[in-house]
Order: sequence, then structure tokens, then C-alpha cells
Amino acid sequence: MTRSFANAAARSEQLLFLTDEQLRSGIELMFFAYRGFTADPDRMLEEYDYGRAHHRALHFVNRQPGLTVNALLDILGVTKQSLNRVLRQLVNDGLIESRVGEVDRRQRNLYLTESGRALEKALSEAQRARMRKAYMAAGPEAVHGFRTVLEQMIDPEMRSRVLSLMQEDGSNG
Amino acid sequence: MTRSFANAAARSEQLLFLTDEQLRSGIELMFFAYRGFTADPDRMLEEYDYGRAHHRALHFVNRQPGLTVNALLDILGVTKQSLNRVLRQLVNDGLIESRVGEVDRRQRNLYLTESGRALEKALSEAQRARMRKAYMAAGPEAVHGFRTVLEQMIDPEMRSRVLSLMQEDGSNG
DNA sequence: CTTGGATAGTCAACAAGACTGACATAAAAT
DNA sequence: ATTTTATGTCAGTCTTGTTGACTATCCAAG
Repeated sequence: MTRSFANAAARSEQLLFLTDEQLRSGIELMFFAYRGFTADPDRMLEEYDYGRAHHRALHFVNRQPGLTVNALLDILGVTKQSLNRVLRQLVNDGLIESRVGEVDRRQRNLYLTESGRALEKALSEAQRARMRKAYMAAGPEAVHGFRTVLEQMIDPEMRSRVLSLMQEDGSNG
Repeated sequence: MTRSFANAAARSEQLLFLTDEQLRSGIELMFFAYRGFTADPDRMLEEYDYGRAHHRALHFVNRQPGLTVNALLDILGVTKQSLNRVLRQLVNDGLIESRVGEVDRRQRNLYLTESGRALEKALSEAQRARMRKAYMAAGPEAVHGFRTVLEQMIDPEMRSRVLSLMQEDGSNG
């Protein structure tokens, strides 16, 4: 079903009325939706004097316990110095544990502590609640389309890595 | 066809397998897609020593020529001090013109200059190209779903304003 | 075994762009 | 005349990005 659209790509522009105005409104939707998407966690993080960077670190460490700093760096696409400041705070505050690597002792493997898991859970529950609401209001087909377009919007090199990251679903519970 | 799913919202959770992992991957898609979405303009803006804030100002002034500072403030959701710094640069650099309001002379109506339009066009063309590509790869139905979910993700109060803003399509060309 | 280069991570200093708070000015509204 | 509104500005802070310099470790070649 999705396959047949690959061929139809050439026709899509007409089918979709891909006028500049249509595309512009898509751009605006992304802008406003992303703001909504981050609004709830942002509010919660204020109380801890943390920002989005902390949230992202907590999220991906939770997703892949034992992640090295370098791997996290690649995912987040920031400089190691920038990440390090955030990570240092989270380690000092006892939300993340940084263990020296067993095979390569230059590496640091990152894990959430008990309280790290608690904060991550609180943040992600707020965000999931908003997303669940949007999904349910929009309906199953819309959700499928939403995911399909978002995947296409990701940078091509990043895309395969993201998709394979998401394959690992359920491996950590 | 889409209508019938409104009723089915209650069943959606099952239909959609709205597990935490499903929702988590949606969250990650938003993160990575938004990065892709802003990547091209970000690169171009660097050459001008501008940032995303400048892009957003140019975008919305282009969208609604004659916009007042206050209206722009509401749209962007930042403080006037923050916006003012950006606006001052853009006015000094001759990209935005700030005219005293004709009915209310306290207000400043904002317009793009020739070169402001040029930069806005370059930025938005890059962004539209990425979105067009994603739309065409995903297909018409996916695009519809994408837009539906994004709308639902916007903060409820903001939503009506955004949607009515997007009704004005094509009024400026 | 030692030297040297590459890799992993840390520390320090700086910049952009958010923020708050205080204040100024002009014009509209009461 | 006084208050409120719209805008602009100054000063200072915070988050989060940047670059540059540094330490620690690994690995490979002599």
C-alpha cells in the first residue's frame, strides 16, 4: 500500500496541491506543534533548574542504559563540551551514574539512578500524555501518516540510525 | 472516511497499539524530524550571523505584512526584550522596515524590505524543498494525517489562532 | 618497553538568545 | 490630568551552544 505511492511520487505534487502556501502552513504547523510538544516537560524542568538538554540526556540514557558519552553525543548532535556540562550536573545531582568502561577504561557508561528514572518517568509521562491525546483525536490513519512524514523529514544519514534505534523497542522495560 | 474515525477515538488506543514504546518513538521522531526541519535554514543563517529567532521574525512578517510588534510577540511567545534585540538587528541591517502606525501611532507596523524578502525567500525555499520532498515521499494520505496530528499537538488556546492564521492563505503573494 | 598518535572525556572561557526587572517615551483612553 | 497601552532600552542572569587546551587511556610501531 505504501509501496504504490513511491511510483506515484511524481503525481503527488498535483494530488497534494503542493503550493507554496500549503508548504508554508506545514512549516508553521511544525513550529507551533513542536512548541506544544515541549511545553509540558519545559514547565516541569523549570522547577529543577534544568532545561531541554537535561531532558534529552535523561531520555536517551533511559532508552539505552550503559550508553557511552560518545554515542550520546552522536545522537544529540552537539559538541562534547556542551553535553558534558549537562551531564556533570546530572551526575552531581545524582540522577545519572557514570561508570568507567569495563573493556575500554577511557569510556564512561551512563545509567539512570533511582531518582533519575523517577524524573525521566515524570517528564516522559507528561509528553506521552500529550501525544496520546493528539493520536487519539487524530485517529489511527492520521498517526500512520504523521510518522511516515516525520521519518522523511529526518536527515538521510540520521534516518537509518534513528529507525534502527526505534527497532530496539521493548528491550528495556 | 476520516470522519468515521472521530467516533472511533475511544477504540483508537487499541487500534493504534498506543503502548509507551509506541509513544516514545513518536517523541523521538518529533525530535529528530524537527532537527532535520531546521537544518537547512540554520546553515544559511550562519553566514549572516543570524539565528532561528531572525528566521521566525522574517517568516511571520512576510506572512502578515504590517504586523505590529505586539502581534508578533504573541505569535512567537517570547519576551519583548528578546524579540527587540532581533528586530533591531534586522531593521539596522535593512531587512525589516518599521513604520509608525497610521491609526495608532504608538504601534510599529513591520514590513520586509526588498532584501528582507530576498532572504526570507531563500530560507523558506530551502525549508519548503525539504518539506516537499518529505510530502512526496510519504504520499497524500500521509500528509493529511501528518497535518491532523500536528494540529492536535498544538496548545489548545494557540490552536484556533494558528488555524485562522492559516486560513489567510494566498492573501499575500 | 617506550614513544607517539588516536580516542574518550573534562575543564575553562566565550557567545547567542532566551529570561527578568526597571525604566523611558509617546500616544491613546479615561 | 492621570492612567493605561505599545514600544524601546539598559543591565544582569541562565541555558546551551561554541572553540581551545588539557588529561587519561588505548594501541601500534619501533
